[in-house]
Amino acid sequence: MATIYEVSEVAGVSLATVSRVMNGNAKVSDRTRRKVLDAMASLGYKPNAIAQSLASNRTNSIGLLVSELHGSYFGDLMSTVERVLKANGKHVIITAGHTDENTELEAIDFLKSRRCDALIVHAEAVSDGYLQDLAQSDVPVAVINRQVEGIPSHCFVVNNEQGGYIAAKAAIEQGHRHIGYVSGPMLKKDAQDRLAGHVRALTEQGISHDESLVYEGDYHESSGQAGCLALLEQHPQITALICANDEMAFGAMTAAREAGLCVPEDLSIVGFDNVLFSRYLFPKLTTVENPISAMGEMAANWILKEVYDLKCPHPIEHLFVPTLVERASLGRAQDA
Amino acid sequence: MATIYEVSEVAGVSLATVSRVMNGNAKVSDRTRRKVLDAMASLGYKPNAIAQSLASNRTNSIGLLVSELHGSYFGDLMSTVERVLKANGKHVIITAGHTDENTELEAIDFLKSRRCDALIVHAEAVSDGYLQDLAQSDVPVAVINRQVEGIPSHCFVVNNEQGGYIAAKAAIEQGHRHIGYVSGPMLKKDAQDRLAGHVRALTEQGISHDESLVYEGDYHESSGQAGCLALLEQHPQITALICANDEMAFGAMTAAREAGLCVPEDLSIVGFDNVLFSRYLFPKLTTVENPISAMGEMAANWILKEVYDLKCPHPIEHLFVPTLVERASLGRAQDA
DNA sequence: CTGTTAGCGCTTTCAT
DNA sequence: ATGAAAGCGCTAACAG
Repeated sequence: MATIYEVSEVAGVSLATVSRVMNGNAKVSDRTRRKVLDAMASLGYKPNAIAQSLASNRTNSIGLLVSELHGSYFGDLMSTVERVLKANGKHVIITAGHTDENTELEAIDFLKSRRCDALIVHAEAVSDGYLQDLAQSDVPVAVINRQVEGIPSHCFVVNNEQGGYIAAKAAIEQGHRHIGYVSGPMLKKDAQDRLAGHVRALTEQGISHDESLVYEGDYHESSGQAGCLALLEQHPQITALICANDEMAFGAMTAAREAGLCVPEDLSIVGFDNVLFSRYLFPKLTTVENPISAMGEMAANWILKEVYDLKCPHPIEHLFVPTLVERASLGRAQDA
Repeated sequence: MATIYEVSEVAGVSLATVSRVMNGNAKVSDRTRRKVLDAMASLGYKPNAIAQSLASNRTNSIGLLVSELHGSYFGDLMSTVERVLKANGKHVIITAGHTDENTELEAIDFLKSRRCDALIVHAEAVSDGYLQDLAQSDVPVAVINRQVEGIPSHCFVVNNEQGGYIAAKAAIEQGHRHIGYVSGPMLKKDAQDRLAGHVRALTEQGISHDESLVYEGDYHESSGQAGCLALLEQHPQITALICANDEMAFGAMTAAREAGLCVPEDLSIVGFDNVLFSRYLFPKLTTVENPISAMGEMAANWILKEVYDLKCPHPIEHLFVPTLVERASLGRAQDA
């Protein structure tokens, strides 16, 4: 690997000059530039990004923390963030937190140790206090999908409560009165919010909320399956089942079918997130659009603006609204 | 950010000693170690990984190139590689090549500029020659899902030809004689191989291969949809449709259903890859298991062994065999 | 077991 | 417009 030193030698100029043509900020005469460029080409020179970072204290890379590296939801987030940032010459370093406090802390430490210029974190297990401190520290941080008190300008969130509300509202408007709910793990804030919105919709429509109609799942397909079965057994009169995410809705749909029920004739099912696959299910899943890509894009733009002073096409928004995606899995209640 | 220098001052020892307790290789007295550890804690010291890398010429990070950051296939690969490597204290830096030659080249350059200790690449667009040179260069490279001539010890591949063969064989054994095929983009080697295996199975069973029964798709759902429709229109007698990946099978299934056909009664459908979602379809998809996780794990182990001299649980394998996953979308031919 | 001393490859004042 | 020189924070011989 050729170094800048060899380039300067071959080109017959100083180190500083080579550095200048690389960075293109200071003035260099055309003739000198040519000599340097030729030397670089002949040596096959590639700058050492590590050394550049150490000297300049800038890495041109942004750390991204997600919970998992697989799954549609995080896939969308990673893809979008990478696209926006790469379009502006920045790089993304991705790490996984696995929804475990220690793993998340270690992942963020890793990102900081690599001296990322900024961080985009989808952290579920660390405390609010930790995120507040992080936001106050020297490295700029964007928080995705979590409203942390005191640092609203760092947070990019969807209104989960409203999402839960519109899903329930849609079911009620189709005449459903006996509605089961498979929630996410209740220690997660978004799971709490979605359920809260669900309950609000029921209450507003004069349907009393029965806690036994709620099954606590874990956002994975298997718990949708289990929840569907459990709820159906305890409350055979249920005509609609709302799941706190699409994955669980997939599981529920499979379970319902295996139990001999037709969707949506015998049982309507509604999801949440609108991941890509929800439209390939049969019947196509009615769900709530969770604008994760939009949030990721906004967070990336915010960083481009805050950290690199790049112009930003649109104003920065922090609050995103969920919308209903009407497809085929929610039908009119039979007994209505 | 405290530096090693401040730590050495507070602890009253030299730089070297601090470095020693950090790396834990050389002998340090317990008393000295305590002093250093205390100093680090009181200063909240975190080593600068950039500086460590520059000085040691080792980054403890492995570059991973995938085509896309979303999708089940790459999600599985990224997840597995990260898990194995993290368990051994290494980090993964992920980049996307988008199946575009320039983007792939840039991504690999980025990884090299970050001085990754090794690379795992799922490159689709760069030339064999480039990969051969890369494998010969100073940075160790594992190539996933691509058999490159001359560097077999770097490649981790599944036998795609055999995969195509067993899918067709399974359909034939169910009595199907009129079999449509939606291929991947034929400029990709794996797409060619899968089709070759398909044709071999037909030929072996005495079914003459009709080129008009093959529709060239692009591995995306929409082309599965289009291919299914086109093939059905031209060859209404088709009783089975084999798709070169699960995504296209999803699209085909949707198209078939919208055309009023029952799967598998009217039309059997077989996929390839066995991505997670294939079991949530209705009917559950019969497909060919593509052991991408196993390949990723093996590549990671190979690097652990080659680059870091870590012990490896199992012997390194380079060739993986596809297997049939029998579910519900392939049924007996009606006319058989 | 501990300290000294060169760098690693590059950026960035400060001169000229 | 160009060069000289001082680091960036850490590791790794080499001494002792």
